[in-house]
Amino acid sequence: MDLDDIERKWQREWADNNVFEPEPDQRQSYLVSSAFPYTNGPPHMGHVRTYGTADVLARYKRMRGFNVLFPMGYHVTGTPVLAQSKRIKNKDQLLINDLKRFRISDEDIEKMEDPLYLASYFIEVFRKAFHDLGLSIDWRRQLVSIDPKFSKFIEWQFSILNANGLLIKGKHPVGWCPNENNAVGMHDTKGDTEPEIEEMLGIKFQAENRDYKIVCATYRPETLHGVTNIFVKYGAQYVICEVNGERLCLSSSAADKLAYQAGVKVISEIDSADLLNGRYINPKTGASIPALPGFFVDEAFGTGIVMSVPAHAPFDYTALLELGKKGSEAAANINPIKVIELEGPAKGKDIPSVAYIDVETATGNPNVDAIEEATKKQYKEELRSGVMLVGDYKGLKVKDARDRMWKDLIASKDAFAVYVIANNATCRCSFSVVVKIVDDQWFLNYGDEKWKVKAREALKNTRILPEKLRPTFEGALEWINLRAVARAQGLGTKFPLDNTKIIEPLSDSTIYISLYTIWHIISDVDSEKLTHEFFDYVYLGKGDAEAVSKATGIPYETVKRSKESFDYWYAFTSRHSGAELIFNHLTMYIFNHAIVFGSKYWPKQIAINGTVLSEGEKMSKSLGNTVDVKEAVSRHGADVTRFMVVCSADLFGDSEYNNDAANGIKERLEYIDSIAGNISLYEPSELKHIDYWLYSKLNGKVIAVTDAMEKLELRAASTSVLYDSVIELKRYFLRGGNNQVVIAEYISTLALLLGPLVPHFSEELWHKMKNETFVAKEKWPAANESMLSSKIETEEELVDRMIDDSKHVLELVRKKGKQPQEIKYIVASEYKYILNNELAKDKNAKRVIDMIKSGELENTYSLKFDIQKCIEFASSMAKHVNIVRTIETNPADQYDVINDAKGYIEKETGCRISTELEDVSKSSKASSSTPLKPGIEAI
RNA sequence: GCAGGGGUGGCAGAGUUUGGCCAAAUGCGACGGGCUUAGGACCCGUUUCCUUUGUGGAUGCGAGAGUUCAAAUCUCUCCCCCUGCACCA
Repeated sequence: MDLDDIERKWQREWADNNVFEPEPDQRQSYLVSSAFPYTNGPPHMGHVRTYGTADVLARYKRMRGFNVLFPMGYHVTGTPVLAQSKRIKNKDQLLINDLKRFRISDEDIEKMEDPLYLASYFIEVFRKAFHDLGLSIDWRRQLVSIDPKFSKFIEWQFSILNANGLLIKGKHPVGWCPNENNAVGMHDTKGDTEPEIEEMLGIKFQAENRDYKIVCATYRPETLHGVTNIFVKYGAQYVICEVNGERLCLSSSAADKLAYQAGVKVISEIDSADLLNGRYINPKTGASIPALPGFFVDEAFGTGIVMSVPAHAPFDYTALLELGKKGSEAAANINPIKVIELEGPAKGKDIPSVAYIDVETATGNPNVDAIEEATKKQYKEELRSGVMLVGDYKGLKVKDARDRMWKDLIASKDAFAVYVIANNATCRCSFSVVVKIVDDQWFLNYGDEKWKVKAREALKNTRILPEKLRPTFEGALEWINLRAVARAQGLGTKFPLDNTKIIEPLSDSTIYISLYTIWHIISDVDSEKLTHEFFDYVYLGKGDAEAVSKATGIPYETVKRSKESFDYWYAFTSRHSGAELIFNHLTMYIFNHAIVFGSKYWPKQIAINGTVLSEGEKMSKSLGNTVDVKEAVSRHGADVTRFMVVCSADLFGDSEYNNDAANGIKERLEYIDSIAGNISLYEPSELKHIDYWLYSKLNGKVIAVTDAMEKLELRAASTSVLYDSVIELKRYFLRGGNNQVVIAEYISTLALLLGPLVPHFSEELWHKMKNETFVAKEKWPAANESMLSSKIETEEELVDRMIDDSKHVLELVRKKGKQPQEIKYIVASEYKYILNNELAKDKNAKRVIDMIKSGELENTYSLKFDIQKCIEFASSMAKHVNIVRTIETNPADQYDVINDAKGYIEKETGCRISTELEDVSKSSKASSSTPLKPGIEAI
């Protein structure tokens, strides 16, 4: 079986027969789409996961009789493509080596200095990969997000957003490079780290007898009552500067950074020694406190000045101990002020921070890591369990007190917000990222209540797969507020209200899916003709086709067909992506649909898939365990790769890419294929027990797989359809199954069930079974419920259990030196079955024993019972009454089943076997027989 | 911190909605055996402990407590892990 040949063959057949190029018809439409990929590099396994999942659904729904459209587009707007080209231009060796690893020629790499070339190069790589994976895409509708027609559409969308008053202007903190003077996102930093912006509070302390205030940056204003002193960095440069008409003191480097957040004018320099000589007034308590040198103070972080709360901050306490040891009288005189009572080890302690640090070793040569650890622990516990002991918010929880204090201090102008980069993000140009307040930023106002109401409504009517993610969606919907929508740089559509800006690239891709419905229809239309009137008509039904045609110059037929196509395809959509898009794209997808379209065209279904691991590890460049899609397909084939990545985990679970898994899949496909190839070795014959068993299994499988596919529980589906099938087929043959009709039906049905999962293989298998249609267009199999039999399946389990038990018995007998040649099975008497089923009814042994004694049992079943034996048996079963279940079979059937499986049992045990009924047996094991567990005597 | 999702055997991962064939599917791994010149593949067995002419017992599903005849499954408390927290695609 050459998987490569098979795959190429069927891809050709599908294309030649336009199998995946649907047009509106009488059937129910079903539009499956995945968030289009960002093409600044080649595809990876995560792409296979998302697009493969969408393809499985598309193929399944097609077989269920829906008219399915699966389109594809590419996203290239924004800065990543530009950043990538720039890095190539700068001969960034790291990136160039990466590209070379993908066998991209030097010539092409050089051409990639042009961002458009880079984008189109990878678009082609993606297209080829998706084709080779056999995705059932309608390639006529392929679109790119920088197409002029795409831009016309986005302009139209923004005109609607603007008309609804959702575009507003305001201030906003962003990561900023002071060297390059532009906003810095993740792909602009070394190591691709997202600059983490945190808000601190800068609290002003008036310097006694001076004309300035010092500014302490803190995360914990609620501890202000516990401040005992100020810490500055000894030897660092400080400055006095004018900020909003006020003279403030902070470190020189902090002043540089703050200049990006407020007007800062440096007046004079001041030495740290000067600061240490002063005293300062706590704005809340009015206390006069000294300044001391703190070993841990970083003059470049925050304001370079720290307020000291030794009772609640391990660093502060350690620093005081340290100074005291060195003979600082001022430090030795300071008494920590406890302002919070908390649970945990510090409960009841006068100085809570002592509970978190090792006082003996903390001083001398302070272990910064250990203090860091202690700080985290104490902060956490105080936040969780702390209660304020003093101040305005006495009795309040720390969290609430903090929030209020924060607001109070800002309101009374005793403090202001200081933004810091918490994770030391560094621009690729090697300058540290700072926080800049942009004050003419355009936002899309997702906080608008009217809009949120619509979005909630839309979400409520959307099916989320898996359903357990709904709370996450609900959270995201409430949380999303202002979103900066225009950027200074990047590819994309110009922002209509400010032509110097570009629409931010997540905002230009929220409702573009609707474009797929008309893209091939408007392919010849000049983008300039795509006016608001056109989109108003096609998407909103405003006006009429004739007028629109006249106004725009677009042919009447094109206008009309566009509208019909949209109406048809957009009535049902299923959207697919990874979980990382829930908080941005998918939420915006819901919001934008809710405001732009009528509710008929709102989202219907959103499916979220998990990620792909390699040997249990996340795939990442730094680990060097990423897998190139092209390479995976050439090594394992498209079907195996898809199956492994898409179907070996449930929708939201992580799937695993590795060679063992691939081989396991391939072997099973080959096994199924070999059965199909040998079908002529079998002949039709009368149906036997094992034939009925296989039918029962097959029909049960159809039900189970259908159920799983409806919920996109692909692991469950694939386990049943591939792994279990192989086990069932092997058992069937082992048990002497050889009926050509049964085998053929089983394999043919399997071919159909495998259609969505391993499409190429299933076509091949289907045709091997003498079918001439495409599985891709075939009808999904329906279960024949009359062929389901739990009785027959139970009986087969019985046979296996008998064999297991027999082997065990044989082993024990052989240990005793005997060499048994024969096994005698004794089928339990009918009264045991009856008692079992009586007990199964209500698990009440007493009732059953009463029935026996009273004779009610005999009456009910019109049988003569041996009362003594019945009571014995019922009592023995009473011990396990909780696991007793109803048995559908009876002694006569069991007798037949054992005889039917005679050859199989003899082969497995290596012994001759015989069967007799307990009632006539003289065997010593006769009485130990129970229903489903015949007595076994090895002779 | 806030929000969401989780913690099951050597590993991965079912089972939890609807408590009871659950010592717990399935796959992988490991060990022993068969087959083979050998390896691979394949087949059989073992893989918590004890017991044994079998179908028995103990312990057990993050920790602890509770409800119940019966708990991986229900309730409460705690611990731990993962993801997101924004202008970045």
